[in-house]
Amino acid sequence: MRTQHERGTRERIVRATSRLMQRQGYEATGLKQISQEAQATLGSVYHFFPGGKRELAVEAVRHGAREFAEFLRAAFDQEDDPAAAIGACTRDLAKGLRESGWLDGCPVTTTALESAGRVPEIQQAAENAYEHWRTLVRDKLARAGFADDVAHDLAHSVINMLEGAELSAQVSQSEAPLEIAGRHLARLIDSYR
Amino acid sequence: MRTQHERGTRERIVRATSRLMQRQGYEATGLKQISQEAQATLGSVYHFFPGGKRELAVEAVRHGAREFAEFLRAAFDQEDDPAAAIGACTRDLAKGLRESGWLDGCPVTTTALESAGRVPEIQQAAENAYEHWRTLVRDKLARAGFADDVAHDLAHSVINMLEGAELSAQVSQSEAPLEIAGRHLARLIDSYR
DNA sequence: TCCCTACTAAAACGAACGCTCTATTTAGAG
DNA sequence: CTCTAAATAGAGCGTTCGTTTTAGTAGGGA
Repeated sequence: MRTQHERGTRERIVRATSRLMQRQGYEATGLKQISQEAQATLGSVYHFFPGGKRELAVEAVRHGAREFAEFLRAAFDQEDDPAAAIGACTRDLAKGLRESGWLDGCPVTTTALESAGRVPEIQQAAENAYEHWRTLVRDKLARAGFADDVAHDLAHSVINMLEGAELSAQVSQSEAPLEIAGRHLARLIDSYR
Repeated sequence: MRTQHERGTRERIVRATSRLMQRQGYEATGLKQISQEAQATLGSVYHFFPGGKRELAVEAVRHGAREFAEFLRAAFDQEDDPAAAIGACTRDLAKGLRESGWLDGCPVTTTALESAGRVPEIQQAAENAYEHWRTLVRDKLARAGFADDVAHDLAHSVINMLEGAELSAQVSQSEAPLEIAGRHLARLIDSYR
């Protein structure tokens, strides 16, 4: 079963890379560690990703981007009001962060920061991720009746505040930054009604 | 001149480490690169920092923390109104980021994220940095008459939004996230008057 | 049956890593 | 001047890195 093998092994490698780089970053994550975690061999890794570590990192960032996009979608579906939906986001982010022992932050940020200005392909993948997330927030706001330019700017600040608050929460091992961010973002959004 | 030598070389090593880790992160920065950049030898590095790379990274994070604290102080001194001062911050941050070719982001964040959950000393130094910056913002707000709890929460979100916006600006090589953050933070602060 | 492609397996490459070690130089104290 | 400790210098340690290479296995189509 060729296809199943490919899908299975390839997918396991990407997931393992994404999770490891989420926790350790790009440089600290080795190919050997990835192959062990994914239960694959080094040969398989280079078979599926001839471009080596860089190609793998790009794929991992894309995977993380999809993952977080699905998280946003899920949070947006459970609340009709945008401000309430953002509040659900911060709550769920804090929960996930705490339950992982403050290890699983944003699956993209660490790798993105390390690679900014040094590995263009990774930086590009990260930029696409942020852009996509902003679009999701923007659409949510637009559907709630906010003007286009207002929704555009709010989407920027929502994503940026979520990023900053999650980073801060992770470093200080506290849910407070995310909880405060939820309240302030709701207040900011409401101020445009 | 023992003392001058010590101060000079030691300081050069810390500054070089801080700058390199700001751009490349902890793992990607080697001791050899540091010693070259600092115009010091490996022997000198281990003479001043027997704890090796970790001790050096802690010192570099502390240095970056002081650097950004001075930046905040300077911005706060040039504007009396807190909201206007934050606006000056985002403007100056965007300027510095652009002029460095989008390379010099926050001098602490990259190293902090890489080390979170893996190198406790570095994580602790980063947490102290954020805490200190928040205190500066909080004091600025308190001096302008904001209630203690309001100032406390706003300080969190100001720092977190600045972090998130600078990260986003760096990755997308655009000043827009910081410009928007400045406007939204001013609006948020004003909403508490 | 044979073949060809997809995939796995493992050994080994040179380079770079953090760090240790032994000398050597420098400069102020007695 | 002599002594001592600080500071510099750099070769080299063992290890790990990303990558390459070579060999082998599995399985569907002819």
